[in-house]
Amino acid sequence: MTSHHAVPTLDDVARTAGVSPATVSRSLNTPALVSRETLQRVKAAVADLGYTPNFGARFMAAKRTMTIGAIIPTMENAIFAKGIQAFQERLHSLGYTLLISSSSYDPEIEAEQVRALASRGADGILLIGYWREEKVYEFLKQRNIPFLLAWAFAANNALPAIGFDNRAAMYQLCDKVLAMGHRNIAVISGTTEGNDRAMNRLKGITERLKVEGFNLDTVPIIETPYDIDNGANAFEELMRGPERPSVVMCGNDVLGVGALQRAQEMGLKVPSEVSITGFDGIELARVVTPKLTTVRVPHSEMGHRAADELVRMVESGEVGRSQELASEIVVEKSIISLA
Amino acid sequence: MTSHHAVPTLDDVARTAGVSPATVSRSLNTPALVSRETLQRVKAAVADLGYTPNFGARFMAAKRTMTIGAIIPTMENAIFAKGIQAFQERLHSLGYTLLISSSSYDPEIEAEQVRALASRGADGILLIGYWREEKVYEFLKQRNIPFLLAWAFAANNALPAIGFDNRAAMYQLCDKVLAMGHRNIAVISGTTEGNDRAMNRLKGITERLKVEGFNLDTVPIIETPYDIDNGANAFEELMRGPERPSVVMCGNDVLGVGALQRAQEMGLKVPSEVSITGFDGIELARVVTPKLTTVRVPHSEMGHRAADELVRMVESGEVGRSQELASEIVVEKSIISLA
DNA sequence: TGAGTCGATGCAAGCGCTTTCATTAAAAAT
DNA sequence: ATTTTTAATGAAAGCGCTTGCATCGACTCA
Repeated sequence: MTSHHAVPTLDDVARTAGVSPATVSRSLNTPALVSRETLQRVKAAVADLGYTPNFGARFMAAKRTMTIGAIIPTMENAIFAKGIQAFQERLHSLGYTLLISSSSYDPEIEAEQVRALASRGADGILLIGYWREEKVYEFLKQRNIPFLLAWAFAANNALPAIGFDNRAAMYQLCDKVLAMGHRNIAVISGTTEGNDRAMNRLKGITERLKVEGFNLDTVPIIETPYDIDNGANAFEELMRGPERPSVVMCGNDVLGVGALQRAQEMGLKVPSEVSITGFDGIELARVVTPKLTTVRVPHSEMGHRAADELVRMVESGEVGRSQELASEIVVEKSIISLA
Repeated sequence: MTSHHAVPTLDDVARTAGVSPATVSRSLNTPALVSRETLQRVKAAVADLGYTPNFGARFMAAKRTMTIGAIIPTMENAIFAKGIQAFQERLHSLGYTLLISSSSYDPEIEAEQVRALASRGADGILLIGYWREEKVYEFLKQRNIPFLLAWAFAANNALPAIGFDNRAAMYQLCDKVLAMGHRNIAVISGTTEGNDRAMNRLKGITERLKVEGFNLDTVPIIETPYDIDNGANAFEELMRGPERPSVVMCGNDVLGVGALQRAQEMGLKVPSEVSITGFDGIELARVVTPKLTTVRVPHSEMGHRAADELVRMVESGEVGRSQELASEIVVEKSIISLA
């Protein structure tokens, strides 16, 4: 039915340019080895036919695809958006194409996506955080595919990672909260199972509280997936509990904004009646009223550095070097000092 | 240096299972054609070796990759997040892998990404909106790659699209604004160049105003890229203008939230001193105070339907069928009735 | 002027898979 | 008991590319 113009191949280009396929390949990949004049003719033929290389074939023959893969837990909220956008832009300027897929926070799906990207010849892969089944790491190593972790950094872990110390950052925020006189603290954490970032953030709080002499059993902690409505519901549950907290510390800004919203719906003044904190420093935290006290993470910086490092790994074959980025506590009107 | 376990191939599987490569291929792709017993042995060998098919090779031999590509203008704000997430989930349940890339609203980059996805064997491609250079459509058609447009729908355009009528939706919103007694209207539009959605939204407003007898030359309109800060700046500029508007209609929620924020910074009460409207109905619009009056778009529904339709096109080879989805005007506290 | 270089190109093997066609053994039909 | 059908498998070609090796003029150098 459809007029099926066959897809032009490298051989077609060779034929119309009057050279051998090898020369066409060289014109495309190592133009320095081809004479000026020949190059012209090949280019003309390429443009003429609308030729695009077949990456399947290229991958088979050369093992390189100029493609980097990234797997992020979700696209649904903006947590990763800014960083990934920066990652993509840098990659593009380095001549690589970024292919993204999302795992919906499901380790099985993530493992599947890793295989999918490997099967499709990704030269390198970006993953979020440390935790995943060992088999995934084994697979990557066996396949010799360079990978880099982001959005986390742990000094005691040898895997190459570019990110920040979630535990330490939250520890500091908690420090701040305590310094402001809060002693009645409740926590809304992201789901910690299979999520080392969420776990370390929670740990940052509990460790700090333990140092302060808190009995952790009495600290209300609710775990729930990152989602505005979940944050709202958890907040309400906490506020209906036996002892009303003076501050609710949330595992990220999405939960924090949810809490804030429900507070307003419940007629609770923030921060005079209850303080709320978040984590990540995404736009969401800036546009609500009052603005959310949070930990600002250098998303763009992280994306750029991750791109640079991953490409370096791919091109040099060297092992990845970890980099720790600083995060910054941003105190806004969503918290009040009781001191 | 690295112990370079060679990547297992289909031939390796065949050897350890004691069958021919052809049989392994059939076991993987058309298991019905293989005997029960053989299937077992092949499966065991696959698991044993940790075999993953090489999609490059598969693509060359079979022309199918079970991969769908999507190119979105940006990941940086959440406009496309929900829809794409839904698209991805549906695709996954249909057995396809989604590869996403983003064009930063640059037609050149988008064209490049289309080629990149085609080169990598995408079975089908999802694009946002109608407008792009003709050569892109020609390329897609020449290559015989099914494509579907989303986030827009125009009855008079034959290209397969699943989305909503941006012009009509904004026309209605404007209708509502007029019905509430506003006559001093200013507009903050997204960049219309190369963006038919932005253009049609703007057109929805101007057409409605023209019907009302407005002199369009006197209506203040600022065009700016979708970004909170741009929305804020544009708002300030409008409010400092000769005639202060009673309502500022924004091209999307991101701009609207920026406007809202700057209003608060300027000490202007919303809505009593100035009303603000958005478009899209993303979370951002719900979490600000007051909530943003906006046009709610069925993001998830759109993602699901787009996935279903694109897969149908890929598998049946049939031409795509367009679907128009309804959008809904959501009136919130960011607008006041002057009537 | 003949040997040695060098730049530009072509030849051909091979990357890992699918699929047509042929083959064989077993089951069904006569 | 013989022929026909059917089910299961294998052999081998070919998908579009890269790259090591060979070739071949045209130079350079003595």
